[in-house]
Amino acid sequence: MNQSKDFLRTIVEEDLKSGKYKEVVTRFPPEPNGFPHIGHAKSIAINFGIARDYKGHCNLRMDDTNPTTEDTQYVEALKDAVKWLGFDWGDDVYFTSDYFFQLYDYAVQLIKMDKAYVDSLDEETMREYRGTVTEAGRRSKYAQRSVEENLDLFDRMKNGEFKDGEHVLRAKIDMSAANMKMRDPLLYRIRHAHHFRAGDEWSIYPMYDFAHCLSDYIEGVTHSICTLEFENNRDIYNWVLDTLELKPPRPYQHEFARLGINYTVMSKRKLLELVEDGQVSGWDDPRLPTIAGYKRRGYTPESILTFCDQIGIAKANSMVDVAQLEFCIRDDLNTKVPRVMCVLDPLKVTIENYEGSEEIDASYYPDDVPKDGSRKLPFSREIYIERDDFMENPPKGYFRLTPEQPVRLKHGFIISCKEVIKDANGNITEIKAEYYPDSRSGSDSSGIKVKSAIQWVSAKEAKTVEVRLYDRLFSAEIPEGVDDLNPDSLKIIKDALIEPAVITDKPDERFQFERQGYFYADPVDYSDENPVFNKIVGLKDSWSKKTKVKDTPKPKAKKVQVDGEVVPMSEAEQALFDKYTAEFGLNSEVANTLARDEQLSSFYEESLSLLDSPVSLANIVTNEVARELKQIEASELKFSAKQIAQLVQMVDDTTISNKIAKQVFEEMVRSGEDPAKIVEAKGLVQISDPAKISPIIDEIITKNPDNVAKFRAGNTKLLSFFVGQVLKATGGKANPKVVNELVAEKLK
RNA sequence: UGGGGUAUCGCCAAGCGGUAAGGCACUAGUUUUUGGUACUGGUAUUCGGGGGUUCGAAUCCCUCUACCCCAUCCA
Repeated sequence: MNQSKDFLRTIVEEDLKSGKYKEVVTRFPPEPNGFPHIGHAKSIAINFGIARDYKGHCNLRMDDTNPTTEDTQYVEALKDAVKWLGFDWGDDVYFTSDYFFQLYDYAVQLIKMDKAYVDSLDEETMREYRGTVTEAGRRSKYAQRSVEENLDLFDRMKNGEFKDGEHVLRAKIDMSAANMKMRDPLLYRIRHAHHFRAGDEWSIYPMYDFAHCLSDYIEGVTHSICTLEFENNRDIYNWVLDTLELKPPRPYQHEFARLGINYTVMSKRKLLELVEDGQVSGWDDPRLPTIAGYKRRGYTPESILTFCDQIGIAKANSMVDVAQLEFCIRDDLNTKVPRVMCVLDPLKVTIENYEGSEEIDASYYPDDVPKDGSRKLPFSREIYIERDDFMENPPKGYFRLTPEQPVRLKHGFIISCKEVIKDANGNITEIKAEYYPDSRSGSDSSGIKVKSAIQWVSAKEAKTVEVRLYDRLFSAEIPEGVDDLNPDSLKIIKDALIEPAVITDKPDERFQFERQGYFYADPVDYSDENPVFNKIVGLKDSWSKKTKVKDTPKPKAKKVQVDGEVVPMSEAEQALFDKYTAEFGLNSEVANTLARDEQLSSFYEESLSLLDSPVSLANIVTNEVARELKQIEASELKFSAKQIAQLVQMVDDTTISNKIAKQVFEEMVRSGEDPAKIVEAKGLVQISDPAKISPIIDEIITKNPDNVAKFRAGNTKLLSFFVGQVLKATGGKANPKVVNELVAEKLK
């Protein structure tokens, strides 16, 4: 389990601690226009997971504001997915369509505040007016309509008096906003369409940006968690909620990176294409990354949840390796599922020195799985083994049956090959073998050593089953289109042979077919007459890995860094730069930063007029003050140039160290207090007396014998570990230079 | 091109000025009647590049680069 919290949980915890919210409420808000996939599972795991971890609540809400794409079959699929993953949304599923009246009232309110208007531009003109990313847009002339006119028009839009596209309701924000989304976004559009829940009652429908934030607010959501592509929409989210001056508390939006997995596609559009083109058998095709697909294939909800937990939550776009998912399902099934024997590609073996038949008692689980249960394995003269498990001319390191090498029949006897029978084409059709009667599993006294034990079935009793072998849907790591489909993603074996107990006793739905992989009785096509098994995932296979030609490890080319051009300085900036370097002796980097920033340079010069310490002042101004100036204007700063001069003065006369100066500076940023007062109040005066520092170092050294040894063994970077410990012990007050010297001395 | 994001091992991902966590993958070995599992070890002298500040920088400052998102009456 991850010990470290993800950034969302960190935010939630802070908000709870600060009292911003009493209880955390999240929501999972899909649009019911497609089947949920594993990306949704991540979102479900996050939203429901956070609610569970902080004893809050998570709503399931269908974001059904677009009547033309949505359907009730999808809401069922969504509900199934959440339920299957083991989460509980409480009594009701929420629908944005349930809020249509409230939403309408909020829109009216916005119109009354003159913050929204009915626009009647046609679509194309509206796009033109929106401008481009580099050019500001301009506002429609309809933005000047009076409140009364807007109210009347909006009412008539609602009443269905206009055709689709004739008018829209827009927020009145800023047509020249740098954020394109803020250029008077659409709030409502006319759509004479049947809504799967609201029926034909509405002829206007709210847009996502208007409906989503308000739905969150209506439901009392505190943390509205969505994916990265909505970052630009956050401004509207806040604008709507703020403009309406809603009673607090209100929700805030936070974004995380959506899930990508290699060798598959995750977008609804591409998934829909595959389904509609018949490339797959349906939304629940076991090769699809849909929840329904994983469920049908035999994945457990636990494995999906573990996967979501393992991949973490962050803001970097990423592509997770399927191997991670495959590990999760193997790991889960390993401890849960009975082992049985199934032969996929049968090769007949006749044991010539065996007569009659018997039943072998065999445990379903290996010793390292603490579960009980066993079945009877029929054994007789004629058996089948896997064709792969015999080789006439084996490569080096082959552990299975060969003309020279005996092998154990798992749970049974050791056999060796006496004769290889071939057909006219030279294909092996049968093996004549001999068994060793004293090699019975569990009571072997034969003394024969074998290198492996293979699966087998008795010819007479074995049942024929259909096995569907699934492989990755695409052969390209990042698929571009149908050309990248893997032609071998589905292989159907109609006549695999399985031991009878699997069919007659049905000990489970999921099995490990010994040495092959995990399989699942297909929930749709399985019947007693025609048993069908889906391959969930193969076992790790280090033998085939060895035999396969290794992928040539690409020599990793060091990325070539292209250097961009730096904008040249203006004449005035250049003059300033020259003055700083020549007169004040600043290094060019610091002088450069200062000279190019008007606010910084004037702050610097003001402080310089109070204290003649050009270098120290320049350093603190370029590094520390600059950080603050990134957020706010110089006039809003709580501290003054004079106080900075005082601070630098204290560093210069060694009253405090640079480290403490940073600490004091932070306090100045917060309170605007004089540095001298802060130093006094917190007792931050530097300790430089070796006699005072020495005993502290001694203590640290005795406490960390391991690291002392490592240091003496040559791990010199541990010096800074010890320095850090000493500084920590003194609350940062020890003079680091002195500490460094002393520590180095003592550790010698 | 304006704005908003992101960059730490092959793939995810912690880290918030003081010893570069963890998982997957890879790899070597031990155990094994599954070439599985389990266990033990090995895998980043370095955090996109370059500078600067500091006793000390993945973390602070400057700068460059690459990638993602935004100009649907989709969500």
